[in-house]
Amino acid sequence: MTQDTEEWVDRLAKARATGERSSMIEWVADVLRGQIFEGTFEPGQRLREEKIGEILEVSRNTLREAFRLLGHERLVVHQFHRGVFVAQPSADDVADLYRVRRALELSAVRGASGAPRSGIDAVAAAVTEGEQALGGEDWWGIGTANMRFHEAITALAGSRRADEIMRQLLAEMRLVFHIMKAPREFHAPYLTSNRRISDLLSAGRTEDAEAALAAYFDIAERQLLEAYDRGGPAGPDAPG
Amino acid sequence: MTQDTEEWVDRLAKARATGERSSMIEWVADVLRGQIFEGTFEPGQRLREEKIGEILEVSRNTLREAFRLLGHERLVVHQFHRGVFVAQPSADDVADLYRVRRALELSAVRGASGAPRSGIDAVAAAVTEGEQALGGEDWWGIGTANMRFHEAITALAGSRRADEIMRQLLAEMRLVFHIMKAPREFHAPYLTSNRRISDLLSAGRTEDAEAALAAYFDIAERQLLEAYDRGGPAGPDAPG
DNA sequence: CACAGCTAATTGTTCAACAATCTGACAAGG
DNA sequence: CCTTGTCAGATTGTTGAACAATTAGCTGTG
Repeated sequence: MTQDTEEWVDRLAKARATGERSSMIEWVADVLRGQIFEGTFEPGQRLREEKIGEILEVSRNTLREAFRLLGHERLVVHQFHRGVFVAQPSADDVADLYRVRRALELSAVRGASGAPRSGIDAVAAAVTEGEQALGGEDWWGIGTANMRFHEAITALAGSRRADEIMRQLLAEMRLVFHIMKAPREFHAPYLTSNRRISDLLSAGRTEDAEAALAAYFDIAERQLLEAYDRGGPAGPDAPG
Repeated sequence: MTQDTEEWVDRLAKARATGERSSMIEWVADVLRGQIFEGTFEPGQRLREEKIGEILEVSRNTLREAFRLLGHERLVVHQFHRGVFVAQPSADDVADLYRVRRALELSAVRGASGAPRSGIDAVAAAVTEGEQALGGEDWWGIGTANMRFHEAITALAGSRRADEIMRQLLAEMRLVFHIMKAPREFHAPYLTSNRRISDLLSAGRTEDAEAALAAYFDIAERQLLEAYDRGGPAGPDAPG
């Protein structure tokens, strides 16, 4: 145990009080996913069935089914007879994430000329949202807006499956940011790049937009990997 | 922990991280997945917990966790308080599947110049496997070889995540073939196309290979959708 | 035929129990 | 000092039963 003053107990208890849902399992998965995003659970942290089940007031079976879902989303890693741990993406994982993101997002932009106006508007809206967050120095909001920007980019392809895949990839990206302790300000410098991509899309210059997005990927990935190098390997027995 | 820079340390560490051991749940999921592929369970068929649990001699809890996994792979559809059904991909799903496949596979081919020789060899091996199956009139083998061909194409990108995503997409494609009752001979005409793509890759002509693959996608998708039209909508309450 | 109500069947969730396995501490021996 | 074996405690894996919640099917009535 890292701390005796485990504050996350309170947060989970609070989450328990806030509502019901159709399926307990999905509710539990939603809560845990949210807590992972917030950073309540650190990457690599072990999640004990009994304790968390007790806090959320769900049985171990229900909790385990929720863990399965999160495991399939790569947010937690399940080790036989050892338990589930919050995933800890490695530098290799970062490179892998960017490979898939390049394939999906660049492809979406390439076919953007056939996308409906509403899709391109959604991209622009995400950029505006980020700019407003920047004005209010709302760093958390900037990160969220940036994620929404890339979701909107992907949505240009008009594929439910691509949308869901991207949601998962971006969820993993959040873990990456947590690991390298890069605060959400990391996203701020890319706002101008996002704006430019959005403008190019609105102008129908999809080829230029694609090139700009590709350049963004190169820079962002390199910067992340350098940050990983500086931080060094997180730990010896890092799961995930 | 000091710096033990001997390489076997890494190997052991990697082996440990990769080591997922057999659990009942995954075994059950494997069995059910196999039965769905074989056609033992028809698309749309309901899978009752009690009955299947009895046959496989596992408890309902274990079976339900396995169902969660298959649901996340889109092989079954879970309806609250109604049960799980074998997925029944619609014509829209087929179009969606091809959107993602285009993004991933074409991207992989585009970057094939940087892929290791072994990857291109794997593509050629899959084609050869299909040709041999054709000679033996082994229709099932042709379908399998075709799947392996596209897996090998995707693997050129060198991304674990892309590989896994493609495995899932191809699993869904099997359901599509079951639905339109297209026997595996459906794949046979595309063997020559596969051979050509493979040869172009071996010759390093990645752009031509990409164009050939794109043409294949267009034809295959159109043929599938036409078959769907002929068959008409499968049913009124088709889950999927 | 439509339809409300009742019953049976099925799933959702919890609980308690036991088996299998990991963890950590501690003693024995080199 | 370091390694190794052993043992007890803790945690997960799996089962089976129980009950609640919801759906599906049937029945009688108008």
